[in-house]
Amino acid sequence: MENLRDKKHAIFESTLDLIKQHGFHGAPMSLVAKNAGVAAGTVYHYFESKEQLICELYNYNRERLVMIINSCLQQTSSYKEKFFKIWTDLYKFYVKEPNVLIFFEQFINSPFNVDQYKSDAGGMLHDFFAEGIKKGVIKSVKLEILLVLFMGSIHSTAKLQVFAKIPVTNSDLNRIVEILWDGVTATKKPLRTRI
Amino acid sequence: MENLRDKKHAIFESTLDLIKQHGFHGAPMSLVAKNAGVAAGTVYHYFESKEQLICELYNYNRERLVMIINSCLQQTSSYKEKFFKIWTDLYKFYVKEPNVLIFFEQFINSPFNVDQYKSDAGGMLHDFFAEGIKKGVIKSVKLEILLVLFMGSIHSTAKLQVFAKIPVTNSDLNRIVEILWDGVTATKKPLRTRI
Amino acid sequence: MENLRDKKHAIFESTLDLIKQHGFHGAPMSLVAKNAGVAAGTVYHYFESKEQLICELYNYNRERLVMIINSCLQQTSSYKEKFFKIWTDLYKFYVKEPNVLIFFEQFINSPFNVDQYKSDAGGMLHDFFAEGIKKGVIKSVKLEILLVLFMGSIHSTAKLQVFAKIPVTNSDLNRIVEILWDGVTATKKPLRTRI
Amino acid sequence: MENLRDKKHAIFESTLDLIKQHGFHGAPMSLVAKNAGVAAGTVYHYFESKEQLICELYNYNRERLVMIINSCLQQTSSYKEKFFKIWTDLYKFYVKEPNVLIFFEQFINSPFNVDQYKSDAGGMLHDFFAEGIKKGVIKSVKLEILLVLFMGSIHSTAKLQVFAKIPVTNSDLNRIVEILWDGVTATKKPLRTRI
DNA sequence: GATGAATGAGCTTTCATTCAT
DNA sequence: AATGAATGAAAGCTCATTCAT
Repeated sequence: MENLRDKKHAIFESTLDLIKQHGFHGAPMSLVAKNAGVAAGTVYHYFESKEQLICELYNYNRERLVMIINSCLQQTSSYKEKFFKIWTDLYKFYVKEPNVLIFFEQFINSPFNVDQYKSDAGGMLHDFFAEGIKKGVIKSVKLEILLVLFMGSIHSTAKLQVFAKIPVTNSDLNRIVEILWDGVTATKKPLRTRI
Repeated sequence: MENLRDKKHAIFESTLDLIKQHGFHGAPMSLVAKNAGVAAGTVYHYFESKEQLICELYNYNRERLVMIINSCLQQTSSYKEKFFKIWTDLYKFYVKEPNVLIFFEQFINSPFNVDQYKSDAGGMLHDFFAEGIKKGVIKSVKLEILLVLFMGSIHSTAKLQVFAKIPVTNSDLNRIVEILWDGVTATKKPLRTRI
Repeated sequence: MENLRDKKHAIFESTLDLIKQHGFHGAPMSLVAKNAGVAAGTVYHYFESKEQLICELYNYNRERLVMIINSCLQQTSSYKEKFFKIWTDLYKFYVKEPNVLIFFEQFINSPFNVDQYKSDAGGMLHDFFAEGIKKGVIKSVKLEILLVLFMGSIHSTAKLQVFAKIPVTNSDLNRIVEILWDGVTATKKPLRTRI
Repeated sequence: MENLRDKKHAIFESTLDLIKQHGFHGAPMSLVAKNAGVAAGTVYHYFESKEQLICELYNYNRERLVMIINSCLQQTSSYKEKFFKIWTDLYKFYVKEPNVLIFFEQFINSPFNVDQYKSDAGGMLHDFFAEGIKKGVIKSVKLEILLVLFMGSIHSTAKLQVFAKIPVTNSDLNRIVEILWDGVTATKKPLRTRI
């Protein structure tokens, strides 16, 4: 049992690793296997096909995101604090595990992704934003739009940090989330003269 | 000369088409050629390799973005109006040519993309935001961050419209750009009580 | 001991079943095992290799044919009656157990069949025909030829019934054996005018 | 054009050869290609898949049989003479090209054979036997039965000659066809006493 | 320039067999 | 005796690229 988890996990890690290093094309099953320390055939004990391996890998990591969001939502803090914490924790996750970030980016735009655009992390963020709108904290915008702006900004920023090697400091992060927060909340700002 | 342009263009269109329909994997050179109405070998008269074809295709379309931005910048209008127009025009371009949108998404996370993360449309947006910050209109944030937030939101929204088939109305669009604008500009909002 | 027979038998039946359903290619050892309700490794306790399994299965079923023929030969009836009974009983056996029919057909033309063309059911039919010739009942033809004509017509007819779903009635059967009988016996027929 | 026929033909011959030597299992596409003097990929220019290669090969050779039968039928000779000539010419064909004989045997009992039991050579033999029955020359038996008996005896005899290395002389052949002819024609023989 | 048949390395997947438990 | 996870050679097939015409 322990072993099974281990092997599956090793295959998951191997796949993420190869995709990170050489892109989707650079992860042939033979390499996935070798990298995981198993034989080619062994992968097919755990996954019916490459497609299933990729899809399970996606679901597994989506689950990890869900858990992060869940843990944020269960804290006793203000709506705004939750908003900031979710954004920041997801960002930190991606930066800590760039493999996952790259994999997600690749997966979403791939023939493996059948459900084009269920890319949000479960329905929880959906509910979170719906609550915000009901409370009058968040602008009344289509939930899907809020979702993609929120997630998109996390991905974008993490990619900046991870790939472009542009260091994103904590204060940068705060600024970014503030931009987002200000954007989705600010409704009545003092009029400004024409710029 | 005319012929050359025609054939090259046909190959470009064929490639975009196939990538849109079947993803990056679904665009083998043989199909690209057939779809373009030329022989397989002919493609190699115009492009040294598949990699070069893809890269030229990317640069060609990046140029189209640059021209859109350029045309916006040359108008005599306020900074804010330019901000809105650039966002909206780029958005419209992607919605009108979803092939290009998909191709960009695929390209950025592909082994073809050597310059990981020069995804901005030339340096013009860079300058545009620098100008905004200098003027005091835009929050003082790293330019790269502003860029990815700006471009990311366009991509995200266009994908929503094109793939998820969630209709994005003009009023939705305005809201989204307002969110962005409010986010990157708002500096002194009336204090709000704890939410 | 009982157990051993049971397991072996289960494996035999499983193999026949799979070959019937999906042809020789559709009977991998893993499926043979699963279908027989045992583990993959277990099959290798009873049979050294797939080749041996197949060969033993062949011999086992050849033995069943031999028993049928034997039982026919031991009856006290005329030569002709025996001829008809052997043909009919073998035919009935194949129709009742199409698995075996298909298996035989596949086996004979397979790399497993080392002794290309010992396809007769033991030497008994050989002797039966030799006796018929000595008695002057059967035309003097090479024994091997009589054998393949006899067995071939049984196979052909059974395949017709089982696969082609062309119903073969009892009267059809009689006609067929009569054709064979008339063929191998008739020596002096009334002259017929040119047809 | 010439070339195309040549390559296709070479692949056909290579396939027949390998199947003859090592059975259906011993004809992997890689060997088929090498044996035909072409690259692995080349085979797939001429045939969409292994299945199609096999099926085309079958149809090609079935056509050869049809031509042999046709040429026999067009001769001005008695029904009986045609009956004998068809049998003998088909037999000679198989003996001359044992590759084809083996291939047919393998094909008929294989997952490639979708039309289980259209194994007769076109409808011509069908018509030939129907004519015989109408004329009153042939016993009134289901046409399918006549067909399988006729073709089956040819296959059986050819296999005997080719594989079992039992020499079948011309006089043997005559005897065999006579057996068949006597069987399917003889209707009123002088009663014989109990044997 | 243009063609498309030919190439062959490399891909995903299968399966007879082994062996630690 | 029995298990079934693990193996890895080999299968069918794809595709970027070349080259004689």
